[in-house]
Amino acid sequence: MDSVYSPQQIEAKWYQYWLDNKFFHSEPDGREPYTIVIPPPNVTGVLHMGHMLNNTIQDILVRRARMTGKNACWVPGTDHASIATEAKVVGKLAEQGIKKTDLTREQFLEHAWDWTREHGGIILKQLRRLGASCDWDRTGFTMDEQRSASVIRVFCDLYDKGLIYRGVRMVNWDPKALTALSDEEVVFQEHHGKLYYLRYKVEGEDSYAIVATTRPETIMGDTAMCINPNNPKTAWLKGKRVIVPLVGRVIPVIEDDYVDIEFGTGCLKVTPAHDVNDYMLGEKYNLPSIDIFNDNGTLSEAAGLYVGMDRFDCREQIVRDLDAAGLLEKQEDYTNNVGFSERTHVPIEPKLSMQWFLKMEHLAKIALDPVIEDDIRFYPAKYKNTYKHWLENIKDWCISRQLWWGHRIPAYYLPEGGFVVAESAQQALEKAKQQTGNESLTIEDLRQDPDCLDTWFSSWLWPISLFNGILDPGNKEISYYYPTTDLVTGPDIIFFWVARMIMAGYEYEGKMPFRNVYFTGIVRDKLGRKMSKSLGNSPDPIELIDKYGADGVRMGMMLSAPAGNDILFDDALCEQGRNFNNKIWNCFRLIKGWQVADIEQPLYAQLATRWFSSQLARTAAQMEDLFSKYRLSEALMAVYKLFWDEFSAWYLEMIKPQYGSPIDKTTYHLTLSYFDSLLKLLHPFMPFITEELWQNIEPRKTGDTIMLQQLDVYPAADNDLLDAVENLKQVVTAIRNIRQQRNIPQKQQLVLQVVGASIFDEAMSQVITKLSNLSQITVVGQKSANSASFIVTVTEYAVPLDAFINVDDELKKLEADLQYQEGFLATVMKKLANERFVQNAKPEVVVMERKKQADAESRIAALKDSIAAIKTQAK
RNA sequence: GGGCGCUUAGCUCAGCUGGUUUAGAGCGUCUGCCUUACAAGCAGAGGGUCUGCGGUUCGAAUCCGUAAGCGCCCACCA
Repeated sequence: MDSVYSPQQIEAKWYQYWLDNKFFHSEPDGREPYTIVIPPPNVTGVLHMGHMLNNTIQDILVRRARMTGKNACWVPGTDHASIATEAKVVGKLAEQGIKKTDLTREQFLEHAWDWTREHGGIILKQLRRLGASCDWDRTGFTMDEQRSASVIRVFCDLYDKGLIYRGVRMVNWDPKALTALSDEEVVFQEHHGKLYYLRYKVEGEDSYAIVATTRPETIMGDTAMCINPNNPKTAWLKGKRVIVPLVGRVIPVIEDDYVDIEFGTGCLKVTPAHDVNDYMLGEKYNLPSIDIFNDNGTLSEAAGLYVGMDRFDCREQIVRDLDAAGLLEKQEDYTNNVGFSERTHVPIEPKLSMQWFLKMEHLAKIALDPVIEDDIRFYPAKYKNTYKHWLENIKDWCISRQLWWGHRIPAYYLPEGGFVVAESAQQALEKAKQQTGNESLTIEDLRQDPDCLDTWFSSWLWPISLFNGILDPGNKEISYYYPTTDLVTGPDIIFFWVARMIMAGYEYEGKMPFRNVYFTGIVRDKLGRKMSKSLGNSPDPIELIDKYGADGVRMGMMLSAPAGNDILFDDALCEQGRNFNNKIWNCFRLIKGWQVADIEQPLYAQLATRWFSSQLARTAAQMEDLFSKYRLSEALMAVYKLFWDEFSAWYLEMIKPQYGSPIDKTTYHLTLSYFDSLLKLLHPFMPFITEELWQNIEPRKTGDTIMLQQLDVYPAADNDLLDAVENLKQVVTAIRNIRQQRNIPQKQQLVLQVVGASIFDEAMSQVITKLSNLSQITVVGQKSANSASFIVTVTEYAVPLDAFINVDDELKKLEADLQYQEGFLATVMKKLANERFVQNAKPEVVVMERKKQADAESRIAALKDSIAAIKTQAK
């Protein structure tokens, strides 16, 4: 075995082995199920660091669940990502000089499917490099047959329940993707623009009303001016009419206290077609609505002016023209929030249009309580607030998208007007005949709605549709795997996805979709910046795996990822992970390199094995507790320290045979069993190296795997023993420290004197002797002159030094120690001198303080003795 | 403009219902070691008074108030 662990071939080998043996596959059985559905990544996406974190966490949970006797099932899959994918396909076609409008729907979809087949599933392949133990046989896709049929059925069902309606509403329009968006798909960003002050001439007068606006290009859509009836400054405009600059249209001045008296000039231009608030004013006062924009954001015929010009070019031009016409009073810098499309990053245009909506009142109601009452638990819990606030202020969900890539809305329009909603054209025809009484209708007479459904309208069914719970309710799989156990996702999609899955879960299964939600943080670079392509600070996960090994990268991700906290990613973390792999590897080399003899187990090894078994029990219990709280990074740290500090640095040094000597059989086998236990505890975090070494501990049968081993059950830890060894370790450390400070070579054997009585039995003495390279330990009444002394708990120890002693240094150390102890005693005495403390504090607290006092006093006495002794010698 | 969260060693973070020796961990730093498992290592050490202020209490990093800084979410001020 090489002294450096090289993960490359080993990882590929075992992943294939796991696949070949179908270890990831799950079928319902008598065991308790443990289920996770993957947050489906974009089907044509590639793996980024966020996925790495998210999927590492899921794999850790799934592997741990398998090892605790559960029937673990992790279902992978991908999302069709309607807007994103369609945009990519449109872009690719554009490169070939093809416009979407040149193609029929069918032709376009063919291109889209080609694209999906070409790039689809790359990300799932990449997940295998990470070690993800997904049940690949169950891989789903939001647009595969089963999932599509589920979506359509749910649409029809909700329509029949009266929860889906169609209507003209003000929606968020994306002029680049040419579709409506839901409120959640709009991100507000600060925008540094200008506030323009425009002059509206008062009809029949030679005076002007000034309006402040950020969007002068919308004046062609103005159909009123609004003032606050209580504003004295604008009272002179009451009942008058004004003329829209350039346009020349005469519009009324209306009054509404919606207008903020303090803002701008107190006059508001009202453009009902292009502003949500203006729309409401328009409704209230029956104003005409002039839609001056085409779908792509250019000026429409209805604008009358600047027809065909882009909205932002138009803004610049109209400002120039207004200025030239003397109708621009002034302009000033202004910062406001502008809504952008989450996907295409262009400013959203509020637009009146006919869309499909899902009523939220009922669904929000059934989704709120389970989270508030902790039936579904959020980790961290702070997201409960966010969730509550959203549900309590929710608006209807715009579910239609003017796109082709997605699930087509199953609404069919009739020749004579009206429509029917049905799962298939055939069923639609039946309904249409019934509804119209016209038996001669044919399928060709029906025209299906051209729009698609929002991508999230399929994702929200994911935990149900993956087990076919919509099409085949109550089937064996949905009954077994649902509700799923844990959901691991980012807080950024708490509304898009998490909340809506909860709605669908209660609506269609009558039960929660998952019991726990683990919200991960955002992966940032070490300077705290978000990872982005433009900054170039986002490492390629696959390159990282090549460099550090999947186990190393997984550990790097987990070392600093408490639930919900952003992680500041640094290659150095992967390096730490890789180093740990190497440490494990070399421990194994050491143990397997020993010669084993059928000899009696030495006393020191008896102690060491008893002690380590307790140590193992204690850490395993800690880890169980940490896992139950989803504190995975702390669980990892616990086993990291157990392995590195307790097992490698202490235990192995304790039992290590002399060079050239064999180890006794008992200790050897116990050590291998501890190593085996450690590998199991480590396996969920580092699946590859643990499998490799587990397979080499002893000959294994074909089909054996650490993956399916159960965690060991340990007898309760012996706390007295653990404490005693902690004492022992302190003594060893103190002796090593004496060596270090005085430059005493390792090979030089020392004598340890225990002043008074020793608390160490023979076994412990052997261990101390071994670890500190002593020639002997003696119990003395009075320590030797010229010795370095130290105190552990209340026992004083001394190491005679002779030539190595430096009286001044020794004195300095003792005096510093004395000063500390006296300071400490003072704080204790202060408490004890306070009568109210002695009266009010719990008795055990007072007892403890008295113990502190006694201990400190005895240490102070010993220190004073030592100082006095040194001083007399020095004379 | 609301709401929430955070501020503990150089960095990243623990510290649950206030009292287990004048606060812990990992990494980094410093010192000494190429000691036949591992220099991707071994051994040892140093380093914070817990953002400021005020309060409650016998006792506060831990509870309350307040100020400042940072972050997140929500919101139609043109």
